Amino acid sequence: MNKVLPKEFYFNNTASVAKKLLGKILCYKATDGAILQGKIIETEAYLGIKDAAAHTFGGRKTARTKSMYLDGGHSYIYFIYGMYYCLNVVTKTHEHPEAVLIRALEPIQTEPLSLKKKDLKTNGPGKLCKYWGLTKEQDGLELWTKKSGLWILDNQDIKPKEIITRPRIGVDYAGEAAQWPLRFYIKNNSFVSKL
DNA sequence: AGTGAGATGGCCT
DNA sequence: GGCCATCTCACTA
Repeated sequence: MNKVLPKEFYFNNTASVAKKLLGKILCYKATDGAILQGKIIETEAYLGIKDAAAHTFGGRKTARTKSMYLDGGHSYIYFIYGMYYCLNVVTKTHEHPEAVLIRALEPIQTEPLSLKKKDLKTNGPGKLCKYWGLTKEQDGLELWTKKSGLWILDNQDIKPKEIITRPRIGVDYAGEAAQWPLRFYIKNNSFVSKL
């Protein structure tokens, strides 16, 4: 029996949480009542105030980023490029606005056919939100309880040898921080967003 | 395989 | 007004 990850899981340092989330099961009760599940394959850590690639760099606090200033274990979903949403998991306490971007999922086959028909995949942060129908509506939810409708189940731990570490994607503007090794994915998994 | 542009709109200064 | 934690398609070679 997989249990829901407790709130304390998210209070560790953000890069560790990003790695520990690999192999865990993200669950969402969709608006039509279906339960969607996917194994987390790829993540990126965003280190808040000191991280030029993070939305909260320098302590910026705006309407968009308010969820990052909640305690660890909340969702942070933002709208980007005029057409995509991206899902994050907030980490640490409200004094540390850090988060883990969920970049790829491996679908677990419990989806209704209506979703399978759509020619969409979950191997990218924008695509997985579109596939599951995640939007601003699901921003700020409590991931440590099923009652929120969006939660994460404990599952396997991925061995260090099976975790590939790389610089993050799409943050070239961030100077030195663009090189930080904060992207993690499961080795030899076909759902990784890019090599 | 690698590069580049377009879609498209909220966010930030 | 410019930028952006993306994605797809077209083009070059």
